[in-house]
Amino acid sequence: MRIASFNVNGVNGRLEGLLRWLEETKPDVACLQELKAPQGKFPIAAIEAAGYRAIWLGQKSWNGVAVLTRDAEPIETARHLPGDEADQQSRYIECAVRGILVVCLYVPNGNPAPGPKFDYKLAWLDRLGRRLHELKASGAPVVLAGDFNIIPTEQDVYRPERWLKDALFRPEVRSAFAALTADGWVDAIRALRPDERIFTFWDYFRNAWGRDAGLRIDHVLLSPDLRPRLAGCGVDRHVRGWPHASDHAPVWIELK
DNA sequence: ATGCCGTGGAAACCACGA
Repeated sequence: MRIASFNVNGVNGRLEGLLRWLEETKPDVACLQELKAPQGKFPIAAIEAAGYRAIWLGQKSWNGVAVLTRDAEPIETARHLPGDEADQQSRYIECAVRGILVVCLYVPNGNPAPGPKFDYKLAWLDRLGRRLHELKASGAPVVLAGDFNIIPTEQDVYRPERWLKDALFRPEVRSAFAALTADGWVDAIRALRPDERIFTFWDYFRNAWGRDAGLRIDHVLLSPDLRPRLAGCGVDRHVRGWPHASDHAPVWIELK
């Protein structure tokens, strides 16, 4: 069972590439972020024609998350991260698929730091931590996939010294990620590839893709009970090289 | 050191991204 995460950077603007990737890699579950489309403009007809069912949470212009499933129905369990009724941003959706609780998330960017956007990011991560405690207590097997906007370690960025003050690499944010793994959540990519330099994002400018000046900010985390089932993982790097590509590449895991 | 590119939405520029 393949579960993938892909920040599409505009689901309608880049639909062609999304469909090409789905057809090519056929993930059983695909978590999408940055739909940049309101609820009524999600391209559900094209997604269904490609063989997928979907739940999604849209938003005009920004954010937006979706879970696509193949040969299975997604049973929605939550839309919106609990803990702040005033938070209107579409960054979180959750569903049960084939006995696994799938969480699709798009963590706030947080720049500039310090500032209100960084405060929102830290508060959001705090809320996520609390939600994950609940999910852990429920005993359900959980896969958490998305754009975390967190560079976990120096190994995950082409030049760490350039990113020290950035909201993706600030100590508070790295600590939040480390707290998750310390709590038992498994960084699936690192579990299987501890020493490799792996990126999932390359900026559009400064020829970042050509120079392989990337970041690892898209992650798949597993509840500890799923660790024995983790049979493979990867980043579909070539997708970043397609014409009119998103600035992120898809990341995926395989569960046996 | 830097939105240099790219999106969506509104309005021929803006906010936002990482």
